[in-house]
Amino acid sequence: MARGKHTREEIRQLAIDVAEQCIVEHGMQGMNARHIAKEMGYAVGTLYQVFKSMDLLIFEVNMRSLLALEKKLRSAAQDATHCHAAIEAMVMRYVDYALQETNRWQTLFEHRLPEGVELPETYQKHRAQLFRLLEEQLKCAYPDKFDKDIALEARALWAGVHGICTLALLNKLDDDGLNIKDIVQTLLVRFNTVGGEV
Amino acid sequence: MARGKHTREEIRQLAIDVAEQCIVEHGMQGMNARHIAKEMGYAVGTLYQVFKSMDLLIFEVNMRSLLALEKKLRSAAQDATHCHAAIEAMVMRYVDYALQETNRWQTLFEHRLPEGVELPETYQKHRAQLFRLLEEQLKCAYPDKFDKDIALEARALWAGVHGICTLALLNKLDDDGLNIKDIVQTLLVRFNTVGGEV
DNA sequence: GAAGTAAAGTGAACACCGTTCATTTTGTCA
DNA sequence: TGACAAAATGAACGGTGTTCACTTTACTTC
Repeated sequence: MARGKHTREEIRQLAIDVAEQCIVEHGMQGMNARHIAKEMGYAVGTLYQVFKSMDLLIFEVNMRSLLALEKKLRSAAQDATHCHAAIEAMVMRYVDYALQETNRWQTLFEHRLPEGVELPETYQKHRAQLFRLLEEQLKCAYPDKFDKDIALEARALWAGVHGICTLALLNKLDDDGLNIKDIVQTLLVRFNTVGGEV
Repeated sequence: MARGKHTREEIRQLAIDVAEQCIVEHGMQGMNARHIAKEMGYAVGTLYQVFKSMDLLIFEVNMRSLLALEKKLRSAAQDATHCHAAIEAMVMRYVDYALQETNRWQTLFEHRLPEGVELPETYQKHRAQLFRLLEEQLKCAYPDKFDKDIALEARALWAGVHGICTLALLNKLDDDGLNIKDIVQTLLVRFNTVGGEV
């Protein structure tokens, strides 16, 4: 071992911290190796000894975002008194996340690792977990449905909400005078998950 | 006037042709000024006399994609015998477009003009037209609904389908063994637009 | 024809990007 | 102290988009 100011792991975390801040403030584009290195107080070379590429650094930020999102949704579900309310709460919490932490959310869904680089298993596990959270509540709401149908419903609803957020944030909804949350509510009504009766 | 091989407008169209081909074959990333210029048989400088920036060139390709998509959806609606069928046909045509012309479709929705550059009015008009096509059919399917509710329904359904396509193409649906079209059908069922009865 | 002119076309050059790697600095231990 | 290897460096490379002083060309006028 040599040099001592920070351990390898500390430098790694420092890099993720700085990258995260860049992304939150200026989006994925507003982040570059030289700027991050300078902000860390190290040279670019050091950054590259800890991350093979900038893509992998962005990925680590996305990992944090994913875990934070999962936590939010889980707590939304737990606070609800019954499954329909849980579904609505999770959906709304998701919309809030997209609207409030826009840059973080957009990076989470727009960034792609270069071809050939596979996502770590843990990442995929946590992403699948988001669907599972919804599936649990749907299973409770519709106990008679087959698992496969529950899976389909979960994906249709989740992707639907996601699509509304995507288009809304890109101003591609042509929604003069329409409230995003009203559009989401419209979708929720279609899934019979709004209005109260258990 | 001077020089004659091509008029300014011909060069413009030539550039869009080449850019379109690049995008179709390799996606938005697989396109760059030098390559396009070489393929056109001109120098980069000439390209920049016709397009202020590469972003505006991509935009022109997107304009073409948008018009093509609009045409497809319009014909899908016209071929249908009643409004529920029209809605289903349009949605499925949209999914086909996303799945078959993936690079074109992704560029259409992922590309953003730099801040400060506004979308031309004609573009916005055609994009709004996509929603209007769906609204027409929804209006026919649900004649008692208010216009505002129709607008909400159109956006919820459209964005929903869009979200499914987005996540499916990015492999972010965690859909082991699930068919994308089945997920879309699930969404359609929720909107009561599948199954036949008028 | 020749000279003049302005449009059309050029491509080297600039600034910035991710990435690499020969080189230097530094802490540790014999 | 000297030797060694890990840690850290930053100039350099190849790739972007973009610019603009310059050259080439076609047309007009004499």
